[in-house]
Amino acid sequence: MKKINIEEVARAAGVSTTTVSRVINDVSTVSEANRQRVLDAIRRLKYRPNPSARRLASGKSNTVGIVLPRFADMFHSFYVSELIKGVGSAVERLKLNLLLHVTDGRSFVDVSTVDGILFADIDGNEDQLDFVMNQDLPCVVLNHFINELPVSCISVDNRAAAEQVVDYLAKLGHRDIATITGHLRTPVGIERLDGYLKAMKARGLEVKPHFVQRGDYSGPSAREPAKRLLTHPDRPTAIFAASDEMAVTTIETALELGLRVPEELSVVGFDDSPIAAFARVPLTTVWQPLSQVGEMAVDVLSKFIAGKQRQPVKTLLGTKLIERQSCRQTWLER
Amino acid sequence: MKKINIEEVARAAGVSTTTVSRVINDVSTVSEANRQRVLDAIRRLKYRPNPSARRLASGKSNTVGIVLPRFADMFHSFYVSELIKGVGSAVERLKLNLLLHVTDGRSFVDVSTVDGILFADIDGNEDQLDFVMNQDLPCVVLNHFINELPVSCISVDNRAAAEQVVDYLAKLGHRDIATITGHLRTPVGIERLDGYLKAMKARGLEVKPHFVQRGDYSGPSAREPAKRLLTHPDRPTAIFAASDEMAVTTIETALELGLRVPEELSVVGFDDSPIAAFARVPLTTVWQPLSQVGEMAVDVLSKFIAGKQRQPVKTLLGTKLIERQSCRQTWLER
DNA sequence: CTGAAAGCGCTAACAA
DNA sequence: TTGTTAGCGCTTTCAG
Repeated sequence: MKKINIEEVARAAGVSTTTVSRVINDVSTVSEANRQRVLDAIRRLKYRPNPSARRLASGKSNTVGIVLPRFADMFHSFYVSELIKGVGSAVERLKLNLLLHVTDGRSFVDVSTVDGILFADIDGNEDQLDFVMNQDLPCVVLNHFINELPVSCISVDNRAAAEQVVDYLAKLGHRDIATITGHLRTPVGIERLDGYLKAMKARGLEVKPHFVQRGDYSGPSAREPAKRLLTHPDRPTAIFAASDEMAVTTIETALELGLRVPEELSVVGFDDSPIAAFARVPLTTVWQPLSQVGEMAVDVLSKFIAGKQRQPVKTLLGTKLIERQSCRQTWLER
Repeated sequence: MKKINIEEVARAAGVSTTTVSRVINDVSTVSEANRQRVLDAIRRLKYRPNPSARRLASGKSNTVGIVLPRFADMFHSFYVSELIKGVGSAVERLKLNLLLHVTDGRSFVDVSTVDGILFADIDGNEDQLDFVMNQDLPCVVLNHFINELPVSCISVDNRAAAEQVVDYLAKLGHRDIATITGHLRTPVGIERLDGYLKAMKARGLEVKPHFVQRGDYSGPSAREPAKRLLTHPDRPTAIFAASDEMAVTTIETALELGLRVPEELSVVGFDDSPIAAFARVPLTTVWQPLSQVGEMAVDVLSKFIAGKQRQPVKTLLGTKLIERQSCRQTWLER
């Protein structure tokens, strides 16, 4: 049982290896007759082109890499699997290989094995981005909108989402809407705060000084902010937390302080992570099209790789407010 | 700026390409002097061996593939990210590449690009396993213990975990312990049921006919079973659900029926998924070393690839019972 | 310990 | 439309 390579196939089909190569690569200039002969030989011999040889000869790997930060928290776990779902299916559809590189920012992707790279958020991986951009290897960064760099970005429209939240709350009659922000070192955190601020202003709602409290997305980080907000003499009637975990903590804090949710306090989260639906008070929150982000990222990347696209694209995807049971018409409404 | 390949390095170092290749591959038969010269040249020229060429020439890819089923439910999302965490770090440590293939069972991994394959559960991917085993490509399957096939398996010890749960409940004084099983088409579901049955017997506790109710892991699937159990004249005082989602549903059902949890009903889940800690009644459940499973799988696989291991290994990893607030000493205890 | 040379399997000018 | 023929960059006998 000798191993079959392109040459064997060529022999069996009575054509040259070039012709075989052509049919493998769907090059149009092959007569239908030869085409069938080759296809036939391939089937009979169960021939599978050797990927390494193709790569070496063509210089393309047909592989895209994705670098994932190795975070430990729940949201990222959710984020990662959603993203992978999208990326995975796009990659399958486009018949690309997916090289996964999970890192703490210290190890680098093997740039030479991929045609392009996806950064699933670059927090902690700025150096790699730099490196990749210098090699001018096609790349797109997800969930981290960078205006300053000529790099493609695909994210969720955090600003609009936050505005939506405020609008929603305002429609329920709330005027005293506070927020507990995410890490303000991250674009996402800043954007959500911005959106909040902007919408408050647009609606003519006053952002009292204590209305903006800082958290870092994690549940515990919201404890003190929530307490400050809820024990303040000028207590808000609604709180927009920049993550579900913080929202849940906020609800717990409220409950502990004897406040009923949603009767006396409305809370909105962000992410629609698994806990949202299972929380003590099912959480009204913002759903993000994470898997679409992944899918679209691959599509864009493949266009870059194919050379069909040169200008960086900056795309923002819309979110959806998922109403559950943590919000209610304010009792203050007249 | 011409591109630098092994030849350039050889020239710069004043040796043959063979020698360069030797130092790259850590072959011992190189004089220290030459070794240094080569290393030096490599550094100066910033030389990076071309992976495709190495693969083609050597026949090894230094890449392991992992095939993930494309499930949509929450547990799998959690499962996937935990696994990836472990696999990712092992792969990084061993300087391997990781090729990800997420599939619904219809598309196949590109076998020729990898030295070995990991199956993250084979449910729905039995054909691929067959195929891979026929190629005798090294592989190990995770979370799906197969005794019948000579293939390496690494899983969590579901049986022992279930026994532990029953023991725990029994120690709290419960005698009427029921279970809501997972899908009994899956090994995991069967094993958890087995463990339950075995432990009940060992403790001399009667498994009344209605004590075994079938679910399929999903939350909704536990609704009816829970209702049947809780409205039965001979109601159990404790329920062991084969998944956290079913456990949460069970608790909800109990609450709706006016039963207090844990005062009147103890519930134990399985998985320690994100919802466990956030559930209305924080859930006592079984934690599984998912990321260790991933890490160990890569280690084993790499031993197979290196030829240091021939016999399939079958490993079971221990779990841990996480006590939260869904269980209590039974009031029936005398 | 070292190097010459023959591939590894495929692609891509270039010619025909 | 087809085939000839160089490589792609590296590993690996095999001789020295």
